[in-house]
Amino acid sequence: MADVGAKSPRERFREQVRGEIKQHAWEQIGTAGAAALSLNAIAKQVGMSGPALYRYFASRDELITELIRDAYRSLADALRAALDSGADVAGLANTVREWALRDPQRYLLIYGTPVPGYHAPAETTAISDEILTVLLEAHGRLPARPATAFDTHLEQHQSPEAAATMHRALSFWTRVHGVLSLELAGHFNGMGFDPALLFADEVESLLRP
Amino acid sequence: MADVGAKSPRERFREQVRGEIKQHAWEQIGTAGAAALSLNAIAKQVGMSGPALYRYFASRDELITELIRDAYRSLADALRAALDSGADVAGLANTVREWALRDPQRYLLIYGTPVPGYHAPAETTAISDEILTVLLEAHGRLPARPATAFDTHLEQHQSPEAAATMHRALSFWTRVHGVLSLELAGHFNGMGFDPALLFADEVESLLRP
DNA sequence: TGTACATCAGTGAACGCGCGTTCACTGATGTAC
DNA sequence: TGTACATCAGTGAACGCGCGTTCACTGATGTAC
Repeated sequence: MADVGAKSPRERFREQVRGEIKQHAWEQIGTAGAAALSLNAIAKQVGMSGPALYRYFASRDELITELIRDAYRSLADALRAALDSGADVAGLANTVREWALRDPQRYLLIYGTPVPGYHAPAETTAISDEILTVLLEAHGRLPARPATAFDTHLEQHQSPEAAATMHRALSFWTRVHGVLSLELAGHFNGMGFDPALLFADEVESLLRP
Repeated sequence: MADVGAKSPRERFREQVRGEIKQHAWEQIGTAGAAALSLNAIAKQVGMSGPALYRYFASRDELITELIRDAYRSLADALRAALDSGADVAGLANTVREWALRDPQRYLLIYGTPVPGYHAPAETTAISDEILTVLLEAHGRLPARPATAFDTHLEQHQSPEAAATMHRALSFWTRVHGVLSLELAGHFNGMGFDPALLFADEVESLLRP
């Protein structure tokens, strides 16, 4: 029974090399963006020749898909961990911000401009749902806000309480992303203020009724 | 004096062809994104061979730069026109939204994920300032809000009134962009609500104290 | 108005490049008896 | 423990492709006298 789930040396080796490939892929994305990701360049960095990569990933698309999935997974885990250790809405917002600033291109890979024609596999939308679930849990604890037309709209598919919580979670998502994406894209450069303080105020606005 | 500023037939022709090239460039961006923009493909659509394009644009970079500048110009003009015909903050928000939905890739070209290493020329930042000016004019008319830490931060470089107006304008920008960019990127797909109503509520939130 | 010349749009061939991917093959690592 | 075989990582050559860009050249359009 010790063998169940145990990895053979070969399997361990495979996973380690896969990890190295991904790591260099991230470095390349950080430098030149996801669109410029080149398998040959990655192979060279890892120290092997181009075709060898195909032992580890079936195609360029599969590699990118896996990077996207890893990024979603990482963010979902960070948010879940924050919530489980008692973080409130503001805490979750800071978690997102720190996660995004730690590796801007990773954030932009999943929330930035999508490649037209690329459709995310079901797996990533499942993780996306996980993230939304965390947000809903955090926002369900907040007091009620006055209902709006949008709340009424949402109530077509869920209870008034769930609709109110969903509305708060969506506001959280859009306001957090609004500041972060403009900040990461450099649109605040040269404007002479600290984006962290703007972010903090936007988060604070979420807590008001 | 009738000649001052008059265009020769050749100049008219040049400008028309330049316009055609740009138009097909936009179509291609709309289909495959700006990263995939190909001079040869555009030339084929316009009906001439690749190298002929170099009579009209010095390089691929110059073409893209001009597209970006045109996009900024168009948005700045739309906002200025809206303000001059009496639009308030909500009116400006709707102007941005309609402008973005009319051509999503054009919006994403200027506010989406930037190409790493590409630096916008001074001309586009000047138009960007124009846009900010319109926003400041609209928000200067709103009543004062309670000051926050961010306001105090902004007051290091401007008067309390200007800082308050700037804060409102920045909230406008980030909240509008937050909803729009997630909507355009398709992150609301399958969630069963109308983004227009969420947008309207976010705009409404800007008017509260 | 007619001719001589300059301007300039557009062409086709070519260059060098890097890309993703396939293929036949070598050599090392692991497995079975 | 030793041998025979299967597995699999990695290589180098090659394919076809499309890219941006340069260049020498043709032919039409405009300008000057």
